[in-house]
This record gives sequence, C-alpha cells and structure tokens, in this order.
Amino acid sequence: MSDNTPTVFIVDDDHSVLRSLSRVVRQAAYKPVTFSSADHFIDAIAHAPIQPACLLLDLHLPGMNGLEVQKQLATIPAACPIVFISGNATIPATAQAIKNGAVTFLAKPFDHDDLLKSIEEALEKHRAQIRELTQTGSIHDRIASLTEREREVMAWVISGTLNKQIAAQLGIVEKTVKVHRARVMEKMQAASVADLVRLCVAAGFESAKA
Amino acid sequence: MSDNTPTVFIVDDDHSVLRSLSRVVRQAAYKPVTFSSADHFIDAIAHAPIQPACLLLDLHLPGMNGLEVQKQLATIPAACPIVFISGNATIPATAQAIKNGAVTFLAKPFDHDDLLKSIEEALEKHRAQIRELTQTGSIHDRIASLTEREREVMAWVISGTLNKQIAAQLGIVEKTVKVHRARVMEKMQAASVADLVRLCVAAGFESAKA
DNA sequence: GCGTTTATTGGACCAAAGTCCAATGGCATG
DNA sequence: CATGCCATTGGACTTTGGTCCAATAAACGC
Repeated sequence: MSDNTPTVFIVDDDHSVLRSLSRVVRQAAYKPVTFSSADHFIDAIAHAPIQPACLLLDLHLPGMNGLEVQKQLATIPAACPIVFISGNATIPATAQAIKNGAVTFLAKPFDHDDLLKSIEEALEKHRAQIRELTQTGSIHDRIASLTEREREVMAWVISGTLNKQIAAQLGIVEKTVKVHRARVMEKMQAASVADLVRLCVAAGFESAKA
Repeated sequence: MSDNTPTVFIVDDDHSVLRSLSRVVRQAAYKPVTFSSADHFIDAIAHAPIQPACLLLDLHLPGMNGLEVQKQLATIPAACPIVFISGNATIPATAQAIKNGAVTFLAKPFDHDDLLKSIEEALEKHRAQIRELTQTGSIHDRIASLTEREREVMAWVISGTLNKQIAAQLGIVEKTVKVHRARVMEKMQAASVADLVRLCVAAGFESAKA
C-alpha cells in the first residue's frame, strides 16, 4: 500500500509554481502531492493515514489564508509541520506564522538547498511528533481502558492520598479503594506508585486534590 | 532601592529613536533604560538584579548583530524577553528571531499600541519566567541540601524500589534506608512518594535503575 | 431472561513503610 | 581534644498497602 517515502504536500494557487515545486521535491526522492486550494488539502489530509509528511504552503491563497490553514491544521493531533512560502510576505505575517509553529518561512526567490533543508527539518519534526503520539498514545490507551471510577481513584492515588482518605473522599470503604487501586496498577502497567506518577505526568493526567 | 516599576531596556544606535521610544515607554509608566550599543547593554544586565523587564532591540546594530545579542542573552537564565524592532528586516531574519524566542518583531513604522502590547506580553512572559526560576530554584536548593547518600537513596525511592531492595543495592540494612528515606522526605518537603516523584521530575532529577 | 461489566464490600493475612526510642563509629573543623 | 555532621544500626510498634479468598447488586446489551 504505502511505501515509506515521505510525502510533501504542496498548496499553491499558481499551477506553474506547483509544477516546479513538484519537480524539485520529486528529484529529492520525496513524493509530492499538490493542491490548488486549501480546502482540497484539508479535506484530503483529514482522512489520510498518519505518515511522515510536511506541507509547503503559500501564504497568499484565494479563499482561506495561509495562517488560517495553519490554525485549522493545529486542531489535528498528527498534523504535519508547515514550511511557508511567499513572494511578498509582511513581517507581522512571518512572525505570526513562526509563532504558530511553522518550521520556516521562505521568501521567493529561495535556494533549492534552503527548500530541501526546510523540508528535511519539517519531516524530522513530524517523525518525532508521530513517535511521541504513538508512544504516549499507548499511555492514553491505558488510561482510556480505565473505568470512570478507576480514573477517579488514580487521580487521588497519584496525589499521595492514603487509601483511607480516598475512601472518605469518595464515600466508600477503604477495601473498595484497594480493589480499584489494584486494577489501576494492572491496567496502567505500573509496577509502583512512582511509575504511575511518571506515567500520569507524561500523559498530562492531573492529580486530584481537595 | 528598586521599585516595582518594570524596566524596558532599549538598544538602538540612533539616538533620536532612543529618545522617542523612551518617551513612549515612560508615558506607559515603565522605566526606560537606553543603550546605544549592544555591548554596553550586555555589560549592564550581566550584573543587574533579577527584575521584570524586557528589551526593545534594533535588528541592525553596529558591531554586534541583533540576532547575536539574542544568542548572548539566551545564555543567561534570567534573561528578559526581546521585542525586535527594525525598519528594513528580511523575512529570514524575522523568522530566525521569532524561532529563537523573540516575543514580537515590529516593523517600522508601527503603532504605539502594538508596541505597548508587545512590551506587556514580554513583561508577562518574563514575570512567569522569574517565577519559574525562583520556584524550581528552591527545589534545586532542597536537593542540594541532601547528603550524597540521601540523594542516592532518593534516586532509588523514586524508581519505585522497595526499601529492602535499596538496602541490598547499597549494601546496607533496610533500617538505614528508612532513616535516609525519612530525611529525604523531610528535606524535600514531600508529603508522599508521589510528591517526591513530581518534585524530581520538575527538577530533572533522574531516578536510579540497575 | 441471561451473561458481562462495573462497583461495591467482607475477611484473613502478609509484607512494607513509617515512627518512636536509642546507640556507635568515622571524619572534619574549630 | 571537643563538637558536630554523617552514616550506620537495633528494637518495638503502628499504620498502610497489597493479595488471596469470596459475595452482592445495579446496569447494559443480546
């Protein structure tokens, strides 16, 4: 199905630009996929498989602005990094784009080397991003496998609260807390409370506190 | 000695710019401190007390470049955030400046409102930065107050190792581990192992593991 | 209705951790 | 040498956590 060749999405309203960028990208052994409008791109990647990729994006687009595309993309967890391209960009727009996480902002005309360097940087960033996602994703999966009650108990456990006190907080008996606690440790694959705390910190799971 | 009025450092080689920026800053109830060269500024802040501040920096300077000043500043832990100002900045320079952590990049001519908004943003960032420093600084202080042996024991404790096993690792008796452990909890001001783990994670203190 | 999941509790028991008490030897600094 | 800090250990005790056994009740889907 999908080989491991990184994909480089290219969005520009100028077809001649699409063609020339595609050629450069293809020569660098990447797989170019072009779109003449931002909407088409958004639609396409919404259902695409997660795979190392990056996006060459023109700041000036008919309809959706480049910065708006960036904002849209930011809502997708596995979204690929953006390399902005523009012929007549303003300083504020550049600053905003970088602030929002763009890898680079290339002003036309630019060197092929700069472009390829930016693409590689973006791809590397995306690879790390994907690793992160699938890694902590498994932690998230474990948390997701907990029942509501178990998550509740876990929140108290990682706050350092005693079983007896947790029981009082939840209005149940200490024995029940122990049962939940044991299930939490099992499902989270934590060998100790210390491990559990680290897992929760990594996953951004907040501890309870009255 | 020092009031709580935020300081706004201004570095520009054009004296008329320094004057006009100073006026604007002073009218906004900040305390402007001007420098006509980057070197003077670096020298000055090297020995300045930590206090909420920010830096209005011209990208084009004789001698040291604005980006170089930024790089220099980055080596100082409590360094203040930078608001870049330039009349004829390039896109790559802007991108680089923001990437390196600059708050904003203002292109001349700019609104006074934009300037003040940027200054306030930078000051708020610096205040948070200072809070962070003095906070985690105290955690480091606590770790520093531990004896070598206590640090060793702590590294094992936060790895979830049992007292008995820690004792075996260190070649001592379980009882001794308990004593060290109690001192660690006391000195670290941790009410529970969970707390201790979080403190160590925040301070970047690595856990032991055979 | 029946099976599954989930939450709840009971009892007994063991291991682990925390907390008092107190003591000894090494080592450095005044 | 005396003082203090540090690491070490012992004993006795309580509390807490973990682990077996087993049971009941509500909710949900097929």
